[in-house]
Amino acid sequence: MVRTRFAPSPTGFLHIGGVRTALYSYALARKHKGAFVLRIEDTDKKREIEGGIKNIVDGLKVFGMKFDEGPGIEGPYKPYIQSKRLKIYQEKAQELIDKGKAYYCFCSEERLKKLRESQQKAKKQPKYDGKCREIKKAEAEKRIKNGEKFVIRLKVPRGEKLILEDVLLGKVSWNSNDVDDQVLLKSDSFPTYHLAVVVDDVLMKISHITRGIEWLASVPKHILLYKAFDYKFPVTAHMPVILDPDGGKLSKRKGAVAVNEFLEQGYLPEATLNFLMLLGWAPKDDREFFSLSEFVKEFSMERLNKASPVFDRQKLLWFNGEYIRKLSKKGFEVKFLTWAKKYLKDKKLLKQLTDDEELVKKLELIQERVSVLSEIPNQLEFFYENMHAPNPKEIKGVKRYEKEDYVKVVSEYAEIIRSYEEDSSKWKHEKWEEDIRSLADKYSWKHGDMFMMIRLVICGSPVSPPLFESMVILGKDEIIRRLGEYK
RNA sequence: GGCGCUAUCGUCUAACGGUUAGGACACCGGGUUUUCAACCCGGCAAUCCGGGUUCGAUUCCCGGUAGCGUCACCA
Repeated sequence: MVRTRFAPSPTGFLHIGGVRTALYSYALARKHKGAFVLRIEDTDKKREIEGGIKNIVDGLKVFGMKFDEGPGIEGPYKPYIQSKRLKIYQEKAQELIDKGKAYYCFCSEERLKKLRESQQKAKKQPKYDGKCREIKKAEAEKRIKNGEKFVIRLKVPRGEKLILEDVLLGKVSWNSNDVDDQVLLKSDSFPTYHLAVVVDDVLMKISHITRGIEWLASVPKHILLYKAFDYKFPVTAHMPVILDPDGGKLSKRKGAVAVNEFLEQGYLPEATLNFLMLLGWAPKDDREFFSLSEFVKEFSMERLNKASPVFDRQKLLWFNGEYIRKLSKKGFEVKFLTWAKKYLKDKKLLKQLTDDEELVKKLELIQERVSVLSEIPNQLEFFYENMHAPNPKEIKGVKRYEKEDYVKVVSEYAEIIRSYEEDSSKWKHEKWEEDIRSLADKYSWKHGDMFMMIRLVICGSPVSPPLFESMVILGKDEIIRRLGEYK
């Protein structure tokens, strides 16, 4: 039975890199009809933030990754929140003491700090010096009874070779002499990550682990713990970290890193997920588009890449545009409205959008012109407001004509439109186009410039959806009003 | 600094000893066009360096270099 897990800390918003890690774990479990469990690693209460668990649960949900066991979906190995499992860790720590695999340590944090500093000064690896390693158990217990503060440390054997067979990295080995006597149980009797993660993975029968390579260095400690608990070490794949375009870890300064930020910017979860799939994994062929369920079918750990990928926002943007273009008209409207209700700050525009029965028609005009949903309000705004037309003198092409011509030409075009009845044979694109071209000829304008001039007045921008389609939606009265208001 | 991981176009990647080193994004050029997009066609562009092994190395081995990770009573 394949059992995988995603085990984040509730210390902030769900990180985009976390989504990728979760994705691979999820896919592995689904592919083998196993279980995907969500476990919350909150043994450091200082770093926890309010709503942290909700952020994680909601984040997974947005991407459609359902977990089989976890907070809210209790399974056979509950609870799935580490802070509710403290007793278990304490018992396991005791078990390690009894087996001689761990020992009590009474060194003060102050002493450890000094030790570390002197080691660093001497250019040696900072490492616990083993002062309490040989204290007899009976004596230690006596000191504890007397109220002395203590921690429990892993008793790392000397001169042992520790080997990991990672599916991704292959054989990785360490000499145990380089491994520190890691604290397992803190003086406040909370477990450290290392104890908690191994105890839980053992108890929850986790068979496969995909996680960030930043954990690779702690693997030797975990190997020792698995041995001590006499449990088979799981299959692991240590994933490279996602890099920022100019090196280093993906960082906040360069743009969004949290999933809520991507959502706010109008990225579709499916597109984001698709982009993430290909960041460190490639299918057998050149295929690029995968839904989550298609990905599950194709996924295999062996095809994961070992090198650190760079997070290319351009490509994410492209993916998102592709996904938007693939949406049905109705689907596009639903996505947009859902987004707008949650994130659009301009409440007046929001009301106009939600009340608009013709919204689908307008959206249709811009569907292939946007890459993220947040671009939409700007592009639709002119339908609801007569935007101030930019100065033609600043627009390429039309700038070559005289100021008086601008007004004259616009008012003449207004007269033409005024003479037509809506729904008449003249109320159509072909006719309008003909009109504009002959108007251009009359004033010796380039045709394109005349289209641009009218566009500026009607749409308030040199960049807009198709002019005539927009005019049809605006209607005769509004067109005339806008042309008339131009001076 | 110790330990460890990695290394193909600018970026994501394919190739599992024999290819004109393939695809995608970006970029550049052309077409379409009333703007911007979208779309179509074309182009630029890579095996980090040095040694081996081999008839033959992007591919296997060693060394160098560079990048990254990690060295907490944080995860």
